[in-house]
Amino acid sequence: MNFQKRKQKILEQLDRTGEVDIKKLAAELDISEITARRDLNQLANDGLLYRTHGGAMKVDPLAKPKDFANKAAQNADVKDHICRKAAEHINDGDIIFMDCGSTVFRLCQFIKNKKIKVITNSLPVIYELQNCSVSINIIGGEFNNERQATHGKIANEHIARYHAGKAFLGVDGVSARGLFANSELEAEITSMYINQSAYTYVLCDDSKVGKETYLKFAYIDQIEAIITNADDQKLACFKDTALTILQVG
Amino acid sequence: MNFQKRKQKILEQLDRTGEVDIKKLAAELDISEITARRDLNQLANDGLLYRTHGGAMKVDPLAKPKDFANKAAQNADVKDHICRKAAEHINDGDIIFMDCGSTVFRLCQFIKNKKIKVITNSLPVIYELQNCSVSINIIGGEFNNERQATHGKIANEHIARYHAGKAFLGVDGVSARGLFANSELEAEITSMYINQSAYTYVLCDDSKVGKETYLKFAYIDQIEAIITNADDQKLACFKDTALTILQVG
DNA sequence: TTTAATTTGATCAAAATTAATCAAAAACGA
DNA sequence: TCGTTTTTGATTAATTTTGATCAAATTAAA
Repeated sequence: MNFQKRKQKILEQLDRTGEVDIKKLAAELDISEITARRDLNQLANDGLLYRTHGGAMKVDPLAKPKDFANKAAQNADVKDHICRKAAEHINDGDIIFMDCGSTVFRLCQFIKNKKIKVITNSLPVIYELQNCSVSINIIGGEFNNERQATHGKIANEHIARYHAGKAFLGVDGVSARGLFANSELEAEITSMYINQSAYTYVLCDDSKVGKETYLKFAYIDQIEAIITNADDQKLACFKDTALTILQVG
Repeated sequence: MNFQKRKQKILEQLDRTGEVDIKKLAAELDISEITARRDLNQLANDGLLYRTHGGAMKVDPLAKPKDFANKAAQNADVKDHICRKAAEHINDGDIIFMDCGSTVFRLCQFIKNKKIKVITNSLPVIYELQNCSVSINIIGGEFNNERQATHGKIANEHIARYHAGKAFLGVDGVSARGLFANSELEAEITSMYINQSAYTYVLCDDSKVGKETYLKFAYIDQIEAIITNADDQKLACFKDTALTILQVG
């Protein structure tokens, strides 16, 4: 039984019972306690569970904050899968951009215990990451109530002052031809994030893959990776690109 | 049973019954009393409950937003009087700066129906003014959790990009010699507000008047008006200045 | 106010859990 | 096949958690 398989079983049990115990886990999976500990530590590091003395617990299932939460709650399962995978790519010490989409918002719950710096224009993200080990940098500018985020010239300039190792972005559509958005404000700020980050992850569910909507604002080779639940068929269009595709169940 | 699990159970019971008792808790959770005490102390330290002799009580849900709310609630009457007066000086079409003090925060409730633009570095102010006729501009920069606001170089630069007709600011002390603050970060951003506004109101209760604390960051003639509940005697020191004094009951 | 009872914090010791180090085993690529 | 890397397990030392004891502080009662 390898790590990936054990990981599956651990998360499964965690989902079922809410907690796991090192001793029992070691017995059930027929591994030593030290290995069980190592597994749990690694999963905790990825934000997939919360480590306790002698075991682990399910990660905080509280996602209540606002009417924003309504939109964020749509398709929550799929979004959580995508974000869980995204969280695996975030390590202590990272500086990351997070945009103001509802998918990216759900990434918060998985990174609360990481020692990272988050730069964002999303008010719900700020709210969610208060009082945890994440240090926050707020993109200033005119606040758009509908999107619960800042946008505009000053916001763009603000982003231009920073550089981050990774950016986690949502889009309204993505195809081999590029990235698409439903609004100019959104497109501009997303472009800025891409420009100012070394590695860009696009988070999107299968409904966005292959969709070419309103406004194209970036070429596909400007980003490095896509994290999605889309199937191989939908993703086939990217086979001639250099894109890293991270597929989740 | 580890701490995390006990924590869950304690908070659960607290939510149900409103209070817990050390002896009962120790018996129910099958732990020693000293451990129960330690648990309660830790949770109290995190602000999740209110410690009593022999047990704990549910924390007031109103106070949960954070200690900021507590501070804002201190002296609320006086602060409200001051802010009501301040609001009289704000008209539709105004563009105003609001800083991140607890006094200025209470100004929000009096300006919700005004058609104005507010530029602020205070997260509580932003929350409070969402979904009303006020349009908001957020000062970006590094977020300081204790002050619930952005500060620092980028925040200062951001303010420098804007001009406003009026600024409403809190201070830690004010005398004929100038304005005083308890922290450099605070002082810097307040200075920027003063520089970038045509007319500056300082809001302060009588305890701040005549107080010269830590750091002087501005001369008294850099501001135009003080709104305070201080009496004539305390305000006498300003009689040789050009200051407009707005006294409230 | 004084006294008695209770609660508390501090200190120490025991138990459990963990991290660190190293060696063995397995997987991998050439 | 061999050498390298990765994974795993055993041992040990360090850390964390817990409980017991006792003096100090707090509360309640007289």
